[in-house]
Amino acid sequence: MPKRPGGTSRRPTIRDVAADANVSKTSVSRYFGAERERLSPELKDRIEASVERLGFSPDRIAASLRGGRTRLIAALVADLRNPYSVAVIRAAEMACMDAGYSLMICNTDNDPATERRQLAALDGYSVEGLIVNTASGDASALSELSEQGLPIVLVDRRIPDLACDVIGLDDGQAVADCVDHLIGQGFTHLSLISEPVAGISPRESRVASFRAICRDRGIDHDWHELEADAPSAFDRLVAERLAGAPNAAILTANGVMTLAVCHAMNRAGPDAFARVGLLGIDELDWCALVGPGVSTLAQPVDAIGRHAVRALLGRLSGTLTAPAGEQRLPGRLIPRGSTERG
Amino acid sequence: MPKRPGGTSRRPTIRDVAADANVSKTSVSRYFGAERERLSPELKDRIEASVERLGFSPDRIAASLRGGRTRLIAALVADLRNPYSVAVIRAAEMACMDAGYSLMICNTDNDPATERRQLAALDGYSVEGLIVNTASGDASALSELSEQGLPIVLVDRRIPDLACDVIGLDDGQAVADCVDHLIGQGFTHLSLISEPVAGISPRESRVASFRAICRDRGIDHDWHELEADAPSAFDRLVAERLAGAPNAAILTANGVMTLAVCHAMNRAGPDAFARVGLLGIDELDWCALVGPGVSTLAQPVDAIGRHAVRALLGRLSGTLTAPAGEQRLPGRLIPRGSTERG
DNA sequence: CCCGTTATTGAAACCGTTCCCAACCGGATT
DNA sequence: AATCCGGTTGGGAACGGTTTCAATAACGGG
Repeated sequence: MPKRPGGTSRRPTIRDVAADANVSKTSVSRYFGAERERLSPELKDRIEASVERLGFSPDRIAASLRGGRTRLIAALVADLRNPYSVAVIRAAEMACMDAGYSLMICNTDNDPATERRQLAALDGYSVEGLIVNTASGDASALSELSEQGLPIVLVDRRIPDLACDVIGLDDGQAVADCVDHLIGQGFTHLSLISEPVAGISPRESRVASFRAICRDRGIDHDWHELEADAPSAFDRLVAERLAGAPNAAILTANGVMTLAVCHAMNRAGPDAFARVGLLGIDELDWCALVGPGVSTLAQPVDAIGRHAVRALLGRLSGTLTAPAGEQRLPGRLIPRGSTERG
Repeated sequence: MPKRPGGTSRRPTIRDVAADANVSKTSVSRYFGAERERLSPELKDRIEASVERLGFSPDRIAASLRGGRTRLIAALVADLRNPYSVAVIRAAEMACMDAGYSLMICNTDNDPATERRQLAALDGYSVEGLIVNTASGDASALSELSEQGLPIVLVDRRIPDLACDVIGLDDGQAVADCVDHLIGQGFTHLSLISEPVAGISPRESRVASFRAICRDRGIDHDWHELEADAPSAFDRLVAERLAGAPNAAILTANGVMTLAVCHAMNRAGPDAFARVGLLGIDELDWCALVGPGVSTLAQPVDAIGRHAVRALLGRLSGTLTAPAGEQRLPGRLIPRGSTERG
């Protein structure tokens, strides 16, 4: 970025460049756009020199006004503190930049009201597409936007009655891998711990898969819906498993639950990890550190982020015209001490 | 958001509302702006009805063109995976929304090239202000923008030759609290572990404070600069402390270092935490879980985020005209088992 | 009753860019 | 010589708002 000569004067516009290079503003506009090759070399040189001298860069906002393309994609994230969301967003941002788009990341803080506010704001900025990973079961605002023709890609959570692409973990496969791993390690009783299902699709499908697969494998099991911020419920559950039959293992349906269970195990005493197994969906950077190391099923976060952007750009460009569908990507099991027996 | 009648027709504009309400577009514009009170109650009612019926919401992009105010603030974050950054950003976003601004979060991934790309893109979107927490020592792009009159607030890291507000931890006080806590617990040798200082202000100031305070307190100490992705260096250091004089403690200069040291302690064997103390700057949600619980010094992340936005808005509105300065906020020590002795 | 004020309202210019379309140019064709 | 042509170039409307400024109406004082 060259320095603007002339002190604190305003940002140069396409007009200034046109005047300086002694060409029309149309030509300058073309210099930056798709029709660039229509310009004669001589004109291109003159424009380049002026652009350089004045330190001009086009105002994308003004451009989008007439052109209609803001080259802006927004990502609505339920919880920025959730490493899963962050990892996905990070990959998505890379993909966006590579495609010449900017990604506007918005945190909804698991709060439907905040989400509505964010959506309203986004509406005003006319973003071209939306990547949504959200807490709210409230589809109305989203379907509103979707019906207006805004392409939306859902990450992780499907939303009922909203026909748009969904990218996420292959829950069935992942849970099967988890259950089989635990069985293979000699565990004979499995407990799944999920946040309250409340119609949220990945929770639903993980719980359903868990029950189906356990039944299929003929293993003793139960499942629980707990609120992350009610530690005593976790304490009770861990105590129960410690007191019950040996060779019990807990499978947590996501990282938040894994953290909560680890806290409870910690409170339960030093031998808790030795007496009850733990396997968590979502890889976290501290998993190797607590107890004997917590086994996890890592989600393919990079792929999820990239696929989300690809789907969005596909819709945007019209390349992708297939009816909206779901893409389920495979997870990867990382065994550690917490599921080690014998 | 009311439903748009008339099917998939385009977004209604201020003209449509004006026609529908039988008023001029000027009046509609005023209805949404600061001059709203100049409208007669009757006109307001008519406009309100039309706005409601058509489902109109003003296009902020178009508005910003003439008005100059995009109501957009951008945050440049070095690493979204760093809980510290995320926590600050989260607070900042809240503050922005409360003030009627939107916050555009951009990840630079600790990569100067990405940072430049992001800045270039941001330049095109004419954001009104910038909150920066960045890896790059490269001030040129930033000072460029700053000189063009764009208000910038730095979070955590100062940048040489860039005269703008800086909000961050009161490193001197924080390190003093840490050192005194460790001394109080009976440790007699302190090691500070920081990422390579490389001119980065908080690292510099934490190292400098550490040395000054240790000298002042007359305690045996040393300090090390390690790369987070070179685990063997951490192993060596931990081994050294385990083999050396008893009652040694390690102070890590940020969360990334805390994680790396914990991994090394973990590899060093089960009694590592019992034999060498650990205190980390930055609170992390797993700190209670590893070893006997890792003591931390929690940064006032909420306050940092809020202060950053306040400073920015102050510059923006002209309320804040004092020369750019630094605000140093106090941390809070959270003692846990890792610094427990006797 | 006239004139100066003040409260409403609207017309038109403007913001920085893109895009449609007309104008121009040199050379080949008729 | 007139026409046509592909290739460049420029003029000006348009985008959806904000803002300046003038016009009108209502009102009060002299």
